[in-house]
Amino acid sequence: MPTTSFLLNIGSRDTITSDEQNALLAMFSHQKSFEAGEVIVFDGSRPHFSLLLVEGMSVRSKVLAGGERQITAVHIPGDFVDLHSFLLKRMDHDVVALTACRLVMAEHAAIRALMRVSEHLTRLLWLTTVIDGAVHREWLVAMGRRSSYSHMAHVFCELFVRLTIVKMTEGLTFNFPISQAQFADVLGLSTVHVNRTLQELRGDDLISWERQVVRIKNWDRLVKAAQFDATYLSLQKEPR
Amino acid sequence: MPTTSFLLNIGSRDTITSDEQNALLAMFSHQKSFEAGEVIVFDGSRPHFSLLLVEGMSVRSKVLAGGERQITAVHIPGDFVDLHSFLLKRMDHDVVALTACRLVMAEHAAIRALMRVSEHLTRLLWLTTVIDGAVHREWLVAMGRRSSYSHMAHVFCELFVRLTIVKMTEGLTFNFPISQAQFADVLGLSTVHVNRTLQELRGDDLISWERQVVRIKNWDRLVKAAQFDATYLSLQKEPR
DNA sequence: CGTCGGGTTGAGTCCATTCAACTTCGGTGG
DNA sequence: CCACCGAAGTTGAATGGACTCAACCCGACG
Repeated sequence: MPTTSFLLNIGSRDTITSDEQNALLAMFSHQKSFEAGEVIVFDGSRPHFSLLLVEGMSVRSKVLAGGERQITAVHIPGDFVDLHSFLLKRMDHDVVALTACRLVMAEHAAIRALMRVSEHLTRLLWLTTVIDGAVHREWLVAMGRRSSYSHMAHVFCELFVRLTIVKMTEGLTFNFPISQAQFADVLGLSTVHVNRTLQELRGDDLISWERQVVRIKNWDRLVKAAQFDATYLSLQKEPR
Repeated sequence: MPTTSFLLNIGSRDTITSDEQNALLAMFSHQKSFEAGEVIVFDGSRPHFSLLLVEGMSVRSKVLAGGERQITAVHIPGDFVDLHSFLLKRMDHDVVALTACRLVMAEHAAIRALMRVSEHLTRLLWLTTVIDGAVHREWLVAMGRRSSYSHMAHVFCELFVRLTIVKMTEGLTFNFPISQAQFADVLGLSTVHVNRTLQELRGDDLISWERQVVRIKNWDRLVKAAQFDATYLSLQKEPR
C-alpha cells in the first residue's frame, strides 16, 4: 500500500477509522518517480496537486542570488512535500530528491472534495502542515542558539524519531543518503566545519555514519548533547 | 472593530464577502489584555482557545536549558498568535507580550463550528498557519546563509511590509517596541553584535531607529542589502 | 540625586570560514 | 586488468566574523 507510512504518520497523532483511511486513500491518484538530484517541485511553480512521498528522501531548499543554499526541511516517506501549495498556490522554494523517489499525487480538487466529506480529516491534513511549522521553529532555535555540535546532534535525534514512526529504523540505525555538503546546507554551516563537527560526535562515540548508514551509539548521551525534547513533534494520539 | 487588521490580513490574500466577515467576527468572544513582558500563552499549556492580536506586539520564544532564548516569530495586529494550538493541542513555546497587548479569543469549539459553516473560511484560517510556516522558512534561510547585516536588513523589510498591510506604517516609518537584547534573540546573535550591525545599517544610511521608531531611509538599497523578495508572504489576492 | 535598564565601545578570544591540498573509493574506458 | 577520473571526504593553515567580558554613557524615574 503506497500510503502506509502516511497512515503511520497521522495515526501516531490521532485515531482514524477504516472509513477515514479509505477516504484518504481515495484522494491519491497517479504515482510520480524521480531520480536522485531531480527537482520534484519548482520554486515559483503553481501546482494543482500536492505530493506525498512514499519512497526515498527529499528536501526543501532555497537558493540565494549568490548561490548559497539552505535546506529548510528533510522529507521521509509519509510526508507531504508540498501540501502548503494547496493554500499558498505559488511555491516559494524547490523540492529536490536526495535519492530516487516515488510520490503519489493528490489533486487540489481532491483535497477540496475531502474537506467537504470530513471535517476531521481536514483537521488532520491541516495538522501535518502545522507540525511542519513546529519543526521549522525547532530548527530556528537550533540554528540561532545551539552550538554546531548540539545542532547536529539534534538533527540526528529528530530524524531518528521521525523515521521510527514510519518504521524506517532498524534498531539504532537508519539510512541517511545525504552528502556532507548537503548536510552543511541543512545546518547552515560550511562543509569543512560539518566534517569536523561530525568527527567530534564520532570521537565522543555518539554516532557513526558510514556508507549512508547512521548508527546511534548512545541514544541517551546524544539526546543530552542535543537537549532534544520530542514534544514539538506532537506524538500523542489524541482527538484533533 | 477589533478584527479590522485581521480582515486586512486575509483580505490581502483573497476576497471575502461581508457574510464571511460576519461569520469570522462571530467566532471571537472576550478580550484579554496583557502588560509588556507578560506571558500570553505558556509553553506546555493546553489552551482551549486561540488568540488574535488586535493591539500591541508579541513574540514566540523558546528558551533552552542554559537560558539562551530564541524568538521564532514576531506578531503584529491581525496575527493569530497561537492558532496552531487548535491542532497541536499542547504549546511548544511561550508567547510573550513586547508591549501592552489586547487580544480577542476564539474558542476552539467556535473554530470547529466555523469549519462546519464555511469551507472557504476554513482554508483561509489554514492559510494563515501555512504563511507562518513560509515565514519560518525564510528566517531559516536568513539565519543559515545570510550575513548578519543582510539578515537584519531582511527583518526590517519583512516587518515593514507586514505592518503596511495592516496600515501600521506611516510613510517609511513604523513603531518597533523592542530592545536590542530582544532583537538579538530574533536574529540569533549577541547584543553586542546586534548593536554593531545596527550601526553599519545606520552608517550606510539604510535605516534609523530611535525611541522605538524605525525609519527606512532608502527602501531600494535596504531591499538590495537584504535580497528581500516578498513573494513568501503570499500577498496576492486570489481564490484559495 | 542615585539607580537601573538599555545602549555603546574596546580588547581579547574562539568558533567557523575560506582556500588549498590530499586521500579514498567506486566507476569507466583504454 | 589496471590506470585514470571525479565525487566525496579529510586535513592544515590563515583569516575573519561573532562572542565574551568589562567598562562606560545616557536618559527615565523614583
